[in-house]
Amino acid sequence: MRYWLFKSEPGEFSFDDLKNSPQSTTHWHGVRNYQARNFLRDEIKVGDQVLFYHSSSENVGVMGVAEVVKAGYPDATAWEVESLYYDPTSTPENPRWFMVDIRWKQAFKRLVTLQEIKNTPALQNMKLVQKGMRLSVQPVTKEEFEKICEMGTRP
DNA sequence: GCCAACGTTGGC
DNA sequence: GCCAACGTTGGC
Repeated sequence: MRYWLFKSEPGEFSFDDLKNSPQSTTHWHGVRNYQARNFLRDEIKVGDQVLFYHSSSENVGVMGVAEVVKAGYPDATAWEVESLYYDPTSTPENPRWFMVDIRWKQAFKRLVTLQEIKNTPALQNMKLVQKGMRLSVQPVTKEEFEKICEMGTRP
């Protein structure tokens, strides 16, 4: 089992939006970055655990945990002309972009803030806090995952 | 809203 | 293949 961090702007799609979705599950569509695409297509598997991160908002940090319930498959929004994520270079025969399905699993008792992560020695190597790192889908280690869960579930 | 740091595009 | 211009991300 592997561990990941997914970023979302809560104004677009929040952790609560995930919880309130049908079956608390959603297609993680719209990722248009090749590095992230490769993770979605090749490496993220059913059962993998996901830290759900809110970016670009007043409260930046990890909200809780989701679980992968379907591994990589083509992102159909790429060939929907009316979609925000339309990309004419992706076709059903030769899809360029991929997505996975994730299901809401557990809300932390409190937000684990970006600032707090930056201030935690054990989390200094997280991709999230590396200078210039903007990947919206990124791997985290088991140790990092467990540390953040511990921080989020303790008062 | 600002802006630094990236990633992508496209002319050459 | 280089690189300038442009668009995007995301913290602040």
